[in-house]
Amino acid sequence: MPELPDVESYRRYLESKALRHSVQGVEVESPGVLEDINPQGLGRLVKGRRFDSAQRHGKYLFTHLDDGKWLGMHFGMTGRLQYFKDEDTRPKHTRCLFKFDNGFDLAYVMPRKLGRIAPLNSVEDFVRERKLGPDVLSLDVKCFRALARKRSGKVKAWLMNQSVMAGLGNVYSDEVLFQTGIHPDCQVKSLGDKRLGELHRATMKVLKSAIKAEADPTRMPKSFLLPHRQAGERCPRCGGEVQSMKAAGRTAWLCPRCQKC
DNA sequence: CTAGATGTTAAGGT
DNA sequence: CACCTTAACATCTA
Repeated sequence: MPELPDVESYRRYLESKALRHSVQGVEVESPGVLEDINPQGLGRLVKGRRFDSAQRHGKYLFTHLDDGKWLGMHFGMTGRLQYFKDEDTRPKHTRCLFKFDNGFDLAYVMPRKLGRIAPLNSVEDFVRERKLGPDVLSLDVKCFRALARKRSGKVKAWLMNQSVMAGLGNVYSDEVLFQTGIHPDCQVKSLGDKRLGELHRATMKVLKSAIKAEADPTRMPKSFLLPHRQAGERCPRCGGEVQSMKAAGRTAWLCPRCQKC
């Protein structure tokens, strides 16, 4: 589920596994995932180079190459990274593979081909060009309220809009709304400073807990709605049945008893 | 077999 | 202009 907590987990995974070793080669199994570069170009970009750090902005991961360039990765709906040694354990749906000089490989794995890998020279420029808002974790309550006053519309769509703030998707926007008892269709305009403060606080808390759990639903706090986003499941707060609805083109899950406008 | 799934973008409607 | 919904992308699973 590559929203902010998932991508932050991938960033830490990459930092712990794949830094310091130089890249010997690249295999591109699905050229369609490459943007602004072809397989040959990607080879030229990374061969002989090392990844020496990794940054995240919203749902994007950026790895820094030791000659100053960057590789940006987005994970679509199903992407992840896997570091492995034995060729027999090469993951299914590996779309791109980085081969290191220590014999290990880093696979960019993505069943549905909705993510992209792109070269870039500057993270700041990339964020500006893609019109990404500030990373959600960087927002203090003042900024959060200021963003809310700039737009109208429904709160779930607002939270998921990457050009407002970057990082929340369908799952975690549901979670922060559940934690604050706010209905997804609630108008942003109708939220006062107090509600916005609560929403900001819950957002930080949810994201930090999820990162701590390495975005694994089975390790989330018991109070989370996240593992109960399916028909027949019960609200962890009131025990009532959870409900789904369409919001911003996605399926939102909520507890109709706990969440009101 | 069919419908829907964590994302993004474009296109069309109101 | 601002907002809303839908479709498309490819593949797996309920």
